[in-house]
Amino acid sequence: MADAVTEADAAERLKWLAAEIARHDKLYHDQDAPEITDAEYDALVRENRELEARFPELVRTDSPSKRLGAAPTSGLAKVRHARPMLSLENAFSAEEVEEFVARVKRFLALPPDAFVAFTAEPKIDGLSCSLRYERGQLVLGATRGDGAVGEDVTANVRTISDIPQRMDGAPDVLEVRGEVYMSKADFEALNERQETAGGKIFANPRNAAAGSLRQKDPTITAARPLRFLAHGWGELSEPLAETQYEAMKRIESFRIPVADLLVRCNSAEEMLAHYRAIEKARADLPFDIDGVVYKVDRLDLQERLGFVARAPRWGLAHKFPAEKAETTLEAIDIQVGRTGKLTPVGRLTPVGVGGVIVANVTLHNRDEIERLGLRIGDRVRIQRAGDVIPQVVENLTRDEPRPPYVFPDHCPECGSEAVAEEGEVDVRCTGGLICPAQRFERLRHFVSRGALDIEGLGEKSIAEFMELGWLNSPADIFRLHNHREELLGREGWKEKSVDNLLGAIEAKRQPDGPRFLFGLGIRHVGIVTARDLLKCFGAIEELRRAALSEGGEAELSSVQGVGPVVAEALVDFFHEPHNREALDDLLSEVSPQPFVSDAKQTEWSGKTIVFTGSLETMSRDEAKAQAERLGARAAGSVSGKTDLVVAGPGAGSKLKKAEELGIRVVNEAEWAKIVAEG
DNA sequence: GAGCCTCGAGTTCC
DNA sequence: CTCGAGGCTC
Repeated sequence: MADAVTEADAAERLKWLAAEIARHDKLYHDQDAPEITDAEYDALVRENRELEARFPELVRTDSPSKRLGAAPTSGLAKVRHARPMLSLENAFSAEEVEEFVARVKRFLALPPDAFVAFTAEPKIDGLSCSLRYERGQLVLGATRGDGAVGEDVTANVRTISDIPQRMDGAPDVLEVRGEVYMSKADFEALNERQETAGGKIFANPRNAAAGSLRQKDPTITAARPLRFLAHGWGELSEPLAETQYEAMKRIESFRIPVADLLVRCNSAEEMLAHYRAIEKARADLPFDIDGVVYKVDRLDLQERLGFVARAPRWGLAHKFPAEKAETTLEAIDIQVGRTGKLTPVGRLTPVGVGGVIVANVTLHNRDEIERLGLRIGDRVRIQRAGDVIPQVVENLTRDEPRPPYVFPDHCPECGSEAVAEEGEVDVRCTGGLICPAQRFERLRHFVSRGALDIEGLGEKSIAEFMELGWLNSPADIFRLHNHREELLGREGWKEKSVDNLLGAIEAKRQPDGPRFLFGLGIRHVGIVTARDLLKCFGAIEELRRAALSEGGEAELSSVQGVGPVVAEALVDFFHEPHNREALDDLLSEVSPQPFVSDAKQTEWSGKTIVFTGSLETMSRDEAKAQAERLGARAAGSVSGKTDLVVAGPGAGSKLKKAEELGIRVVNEAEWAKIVAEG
């Protein structure tokens, strides 16, 4: 490439990277004392990979990429997306589409008859992929993963002929996002080839595409007929256009395929008409699609609309009705979760639905079984909700006189009484930690990915160690090294796997505070609430002090998102003697990190803003979203805690109160200026 | 008190 | 992904 980096520079840098990455590997794995964050480490690995991609002749024999690729358990390398890869909200009916259009207009403070254009295009059933081009060169291909972190499939996407290695006239940084898929015809042909070769037969084109893209060996991917279709973009060094439609045409001009059926619509009616047209064409399309995607066309409006949680307000996926199938309910089993909840699971005569064979289906709870009038032996109609989780839609044999299914009133695992609390649907085992299933599930939760994330301590190992009496409470995990010799004598545990496991455990002696709190498994405290609690209290000890103090519930309830129910659950947890002992025991083994906020602090972080009177250029929701983007919070009423009041025409009592309290008051124009500066 | 929205908990198949 | 429940707003 014709830029400043010479080959000599690159060779020098690669040498340094190899040594540096090796040093950090050692610090992390052997000495458990990383000097840099995971993100910084990832950046080194990525720089190494990008340099190697540009100077393939300089790849070193001791290259970190070779070692990383060769690591037996690691699979594909992880990459953090520069911009998160979000999903879209789903709709299943014309009403929901109309509501979406109305909601967009409401948010933008436009009248219902206002003119807002949308794009509409088929939603390909493949797997999302992000392609990063820097100065026209393809430097990274990544799968969606969980939206924030995906897998590096650069070497594999380079083998896809739809994807250019280089392009002219593109922005310096361009991340194209789209779907990697396999056409129906190519899928059939591939399966025929696989069959004659005695290889794996794929259930559907989607799985075939996923299996082909996530290969460690790119030569296998190269032999698979993968295709690509762009539907959007991630990071950009400059805007592509002023509208979605033109931006997609621009991407097409870089020789990246874009859907033929991408159109601009001027109303909900036109969107629905296009949906019906695509639905009609569906069977004749060369690839599988599962719906139609709508996006607000004007990009300035997209920006104003922003995001809710994990989906943009400006987009919608209008899904085709789920495929359904009929089968027989052979049995109902009861599973016991970590909270003691008894969940009935239906065992089915295996049946194909939407390209996979379904044999199990969750029945949720006692009420659901009653609502459907389910009995063992019934014929049922099932579907895969959102094309993923199977569910029973209908019972086809309601009239036969067989005895109804009786939901157990005792825990099938420990025999304790199982009851539903007043006003609750769920039936729970009252055995607590007496119940082996609950003990097991709580340990599983403690080490799970969202909590401590101890790799290699899976379901099977936990069960094995519990059986041996080595593992009863979370603290015991950190004492497993005392059983090292005995473990080495057991089947399936060789030196290497034992060291990997004990190493993974040792690496979590200083766990992230919120993950640790989440891992304790307190009712109603998930990862978000755990983070909010520690943001307020800093350390677990402080939280415990608050929960045990006089009027603790009130102090806890002051935390955002914590009300009486969550506060009571916390107070109960810390009052229960067994929990206190288990926590002290655990804290003697590990030191959770105090909370550090990852959000950058700004002038408005944590401030409270009240909007009053009418707003003319935006809706209240938009104003609220703007406040949140600044790191502030929009509240409904003025109090001593209010930091700013934005008053429009017609403001009354709130404005008066703000003036009495001496709170800063601005008008809408001044607010817009604050937002622009932030 | 109703009607959002967010969060927690449970789950399937590959 | 879905469901119910909890919290917050109007």
